[in-house]
Amino acid sequence: MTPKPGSTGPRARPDDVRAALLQAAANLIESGPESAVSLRACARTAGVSHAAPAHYFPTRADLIGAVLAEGFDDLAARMIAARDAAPDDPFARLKAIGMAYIAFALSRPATYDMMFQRCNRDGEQGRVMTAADHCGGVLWRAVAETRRPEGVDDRTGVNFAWMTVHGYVSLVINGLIDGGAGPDAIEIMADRLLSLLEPAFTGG
Amino acid sequence: MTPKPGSTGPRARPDDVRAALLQAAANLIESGPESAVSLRACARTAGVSHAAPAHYFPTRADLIGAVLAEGFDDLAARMIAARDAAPDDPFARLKAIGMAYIAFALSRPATYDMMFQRCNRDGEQGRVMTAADHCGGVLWRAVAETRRPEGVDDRTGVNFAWMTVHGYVSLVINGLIDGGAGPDAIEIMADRLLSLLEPAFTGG
DNA sequence: TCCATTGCTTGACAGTGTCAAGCTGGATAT
DNA sequence: ATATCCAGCTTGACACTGTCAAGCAATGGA
Repeated sequence: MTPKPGSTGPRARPDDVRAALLQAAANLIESGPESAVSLRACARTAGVSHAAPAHYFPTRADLIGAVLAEGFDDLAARMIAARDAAPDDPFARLKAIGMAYIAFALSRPATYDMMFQRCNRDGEQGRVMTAADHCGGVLWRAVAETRRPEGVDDRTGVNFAWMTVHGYVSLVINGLIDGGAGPDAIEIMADRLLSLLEPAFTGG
Repeated sequence: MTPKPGSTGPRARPDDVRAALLQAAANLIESGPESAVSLRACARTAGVSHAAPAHYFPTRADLIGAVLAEGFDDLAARMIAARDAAPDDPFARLKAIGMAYIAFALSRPATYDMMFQRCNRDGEQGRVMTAADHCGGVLWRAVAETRRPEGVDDRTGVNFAWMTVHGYVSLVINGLIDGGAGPDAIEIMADRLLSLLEPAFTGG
């Protein structure tokens, strides 16, 4: 892939190395135990020496943080796409966002798990939190358009919606609840559970 | 604390060493970054050599797993105590369980976070999952006593209740949602959010 | 009194994150 | 065109980690 030291080919562009490191980390996260996601393993996968990552990411937490920030960006993009494709009804759009959120988490479970762990908020905190806030903003706008019962302000609505979908996928990913039997059981259960939210976002 | 090799005092009872290791690990989890919770740090804190833990826990994952299993046991005990102290009304008891659950998570946030991470399900999986199932059982019985709307069976009700409280504390612990200003804001918000569950557990 | 076993120790090994120093080839300056 | 520079990567080293192997020492039973 990337030319090795003895190679006669042109030197890899810096951005290629950086992107290769990010891709390697993202792949390692999803394809093995978290302990296998080491800087050196990423460097080996990317075809560079063990100290090369230090030129792009000051510390291991920064590399992991960059991957998780990209995860939040991906999540936000999927939420926006689902919202725009949904019928023009406030709760329908909110529910579409929730289903897209669940689909993202199930497609990259290990990444999702790490995105919501305090231990991954050490380095590169700013970038991760900014990306996470971006997701929160998409949700916030969708919630703000719904009509809600007395006493359920925007913040309460956002908290209720976010914690519900996050709680569901978090427990599913960790095997603590199951959606029942069948191939699409998880999605079917997700649909039923999101429907239970309806009273909180349509009353008033 | 524990007699060192050169000490003339009696040898520590084996169970004391085991308990000291568990306590050291539990303390380290709550008092620093997760990377600081190393077998050797636990051994140092417990006053034994770096290889002593191996006689009680085959691998690091087993020591961590034992702490997390104890965490689930503690959680179940608090849930049961809250349930038995609540008024004799199905939803009131369920809500009391939820508030106790939230209180536990906020009192041991780092431990709670690790209890719900797939990467901590490698070793000692049996013990952790058994303790987690115990918590699930307490919740299940409380949900089963409630009267719910058409189409909300026991499993759906358990999933909905658990994912709600778990999602809330998980996001709070990670700083992704806030309960508002004030000292008791988190508890007040928790109370409001749990009240939103009422239609799902009192209808019918 | 002797011995075997349990409980812990020391020592070693490969692997990790991070720092320091050195090489190298393309870009820049003269 | 030649000399210089320096970003980008390398090698090497250090302290630390989890885990294994071997050994010592005290305790309980014979």
